[in-house]
Amino acid sequence: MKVVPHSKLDTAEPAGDTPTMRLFALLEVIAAKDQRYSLQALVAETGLPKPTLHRMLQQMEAAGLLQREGDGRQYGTGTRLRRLAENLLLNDSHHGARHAVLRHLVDEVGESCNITALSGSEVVYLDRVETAAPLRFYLHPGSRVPAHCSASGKIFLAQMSPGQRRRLLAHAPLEAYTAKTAINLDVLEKEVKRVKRDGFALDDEEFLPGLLCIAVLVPADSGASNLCVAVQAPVMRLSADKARALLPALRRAALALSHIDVDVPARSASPAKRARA
Amino acid sequence: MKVVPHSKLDTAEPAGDTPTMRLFALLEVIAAKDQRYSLQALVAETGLPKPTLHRMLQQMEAAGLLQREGDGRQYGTGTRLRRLAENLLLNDSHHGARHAVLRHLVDEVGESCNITALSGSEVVYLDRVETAAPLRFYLHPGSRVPAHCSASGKIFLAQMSPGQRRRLLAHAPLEAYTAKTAINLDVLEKEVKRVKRDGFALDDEEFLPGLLCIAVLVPADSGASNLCVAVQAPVMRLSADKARALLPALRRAALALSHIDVDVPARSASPAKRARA
DNA sequence: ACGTCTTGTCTTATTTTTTTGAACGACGTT
DNA sequence: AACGTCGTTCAAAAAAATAAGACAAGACGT
Repeated sequence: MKVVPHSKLDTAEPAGDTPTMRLFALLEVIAAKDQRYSLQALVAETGLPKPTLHRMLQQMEAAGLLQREGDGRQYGTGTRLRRLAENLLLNDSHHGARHAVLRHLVDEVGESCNITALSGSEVVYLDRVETAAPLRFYLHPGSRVPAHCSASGKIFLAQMSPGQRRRLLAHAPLEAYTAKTAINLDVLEKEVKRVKRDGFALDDEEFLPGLLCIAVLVPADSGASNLCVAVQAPVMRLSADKARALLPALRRAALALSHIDVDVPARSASPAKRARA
Repeated sequence: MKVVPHSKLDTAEPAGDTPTMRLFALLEVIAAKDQRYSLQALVAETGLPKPTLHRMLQQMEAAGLLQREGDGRQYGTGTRLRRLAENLLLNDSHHGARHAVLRHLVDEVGESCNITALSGSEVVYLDRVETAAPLRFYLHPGSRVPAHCSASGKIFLAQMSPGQRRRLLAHAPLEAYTAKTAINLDVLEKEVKRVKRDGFALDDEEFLPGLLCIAVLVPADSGASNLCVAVQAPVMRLSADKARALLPALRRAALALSHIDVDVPARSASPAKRARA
């Protein structure tokens, strides 16, 4: 359920309003610009009450996440936070590899591509690389799209059992985003069958007018996969037929992506050794 | 009331035990290794109760800080967190001691120098100081360069495990930016071995024609580092041999940079007393 | 195929933390 | 020396985190 927060317009992201997330939003403000903030500059920036902000900053300073600079009234990033950031970026070869594959695919097909996964009844964009073309849809990573009117979503639906599929779709009525959106369960079921047969899915302006999308599954060793690769482009540049011509490249990328997760480094001397692998 | 953490090593500091800080400690665990954690692997690692951890992860996932990967039972870093980390490193560079070290290095060697970090499969310029010489490559902070054809990138690759390196490089073809770019994995692997042995890396017109670059790692106390210093110059002024002569100065700068972030204040939460500069 | 064991998820009262206005103290400026 | 600005502290109400136990869903082995 999406409880859209009303009336309260903060600098924070739309979703999630817990203390911790407010703190992250604060960090994002601090990290966003190459400048030092004083307490009350942050008050002006975030709209949070002064004592609240004071406590947050104090806590972070005590933890070594932030550091006071200059005359002691300005806050900057602390050692621990910087180290966290460094490690975060360094120790993510999975993401690095996925992104590299995606970028190569974009180079090949010349249109924006993304990697998606199913989360609940929605498709989330895990990563995305934009084309250089000036006209493009800007859909940032992390955004969500309903399963029934997206190419990736139909792929995920196609590999479910009929029961699973019904349960997922019956959860909420199919919303019509455009005139082409399939809101009839039977129509969708037929489309899903076609997807299962052909091994790819199209979204021809079913979610956004003017947006065409073609997706294939990233195969997994065992059973179902929760990853898709997709190409997205304005219908002006990419017709359904032209999209089908991109399938070989898409399939190659999907295969490459499926190989990323297979091997495990297995070079740790962890404390708790489990008997099971 | 005092439920002492039972023999389980806590990743967090002894002081400061608020929910938020526990969450940061969790993030540090996740960021510390190049692997994905399942819920209960994290239970084993942190000693926190399972439902508590579950809620934390769920919250972070909803906020886009973490992402579920693979079969949906593993957690990896999310887009938002990675972007935060990048901004953090990028925007913190200009002020502070790092920039001073860099400027001093430029004075010493007479060529443009920069500090870099790995992000994904690319190298990001965190900070840069230009030489006064009129002929120069203008690469501003924040720009990115592929790992396989940059000096810093090869340094980062050299400190990875073979598995990590392969994961990062093997799934997308290496793009040839110039005739000298190593696009063969075996060639690159050999080069990486050389880098590992010598402790520095060269980029001799492998990314841009006419650009030579030499880089060394900024050492970290524990394990791998995500920071490099490098000198960049037109081949007209800087040959590979001359570049090697700059190594002592580079190493001094790297050492100086490594000392900047070493100390953790470990401030106690004592009231009223505040040291003013 | 059946039971079993592991793993992820939900629900609940209880405890802890956060929130926020208002007041206090310290500094620099006029 | 007074003023305004800024950082800091307090205390009660409100909100959130905690952690135990129970539940559901798969994986696994016999």
